[in-house]
Amino acid sequence: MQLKQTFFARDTLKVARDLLGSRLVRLEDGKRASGIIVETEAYRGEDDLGCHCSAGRTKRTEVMYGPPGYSYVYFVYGMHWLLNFVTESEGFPGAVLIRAIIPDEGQEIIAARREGRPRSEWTNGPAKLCQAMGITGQLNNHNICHPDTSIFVERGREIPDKLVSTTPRVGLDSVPEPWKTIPWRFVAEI
DNA sequence: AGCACGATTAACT
DNA sequence: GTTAATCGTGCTC
Repeated sequence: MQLKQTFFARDTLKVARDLLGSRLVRLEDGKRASGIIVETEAYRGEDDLGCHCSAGRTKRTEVMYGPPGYSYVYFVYGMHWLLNFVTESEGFPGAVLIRAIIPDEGQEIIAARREGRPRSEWTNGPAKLCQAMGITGQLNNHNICHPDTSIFVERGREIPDKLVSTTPRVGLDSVPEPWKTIPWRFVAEI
């Protein structure tokens, strides 16, 4: 069943933790591709210097200040798209970056988009999974709790705490402490 | 109007 | 381990 807005309208860290084990679903041309989320990162508040919202409200970050349960898809390094889901209450910025999934339904669609790469590298990175699932800026600022959305999350398996580890977030080398090493990355060992 | 940089990846050495 | 690819964004001039 499709996760509701109330799921996302919580503390970003809890949402990031609870998204582990749930299913990211993409509908395209009536076909379904999906994967189980196994790695996430939390970005929360203007104080968080690793979060884009540390720049305050801008055209780009506006979606993170909006209602929870929306997609935030942005472009980096001139070639890659990254997928986030907006959290917290409207007015307070936060989002969870989806960093890795395990492909499940529609693997032939994913394989076609990741042609030539080994199966283990289809969706084991935030830009890789976006490529595999056909996620681009077109999907930015979509209400993923709406019944007709083409991208959403379904409740999946519960992951016990003993299978979840936390680490610093990736790629924040030039961000000052404590944000650089605060353990807001969540990984499920499945 | 211009510029430095980035929540990455793949293909190198 | 190193590096190029490539461009939107936000900041400075």
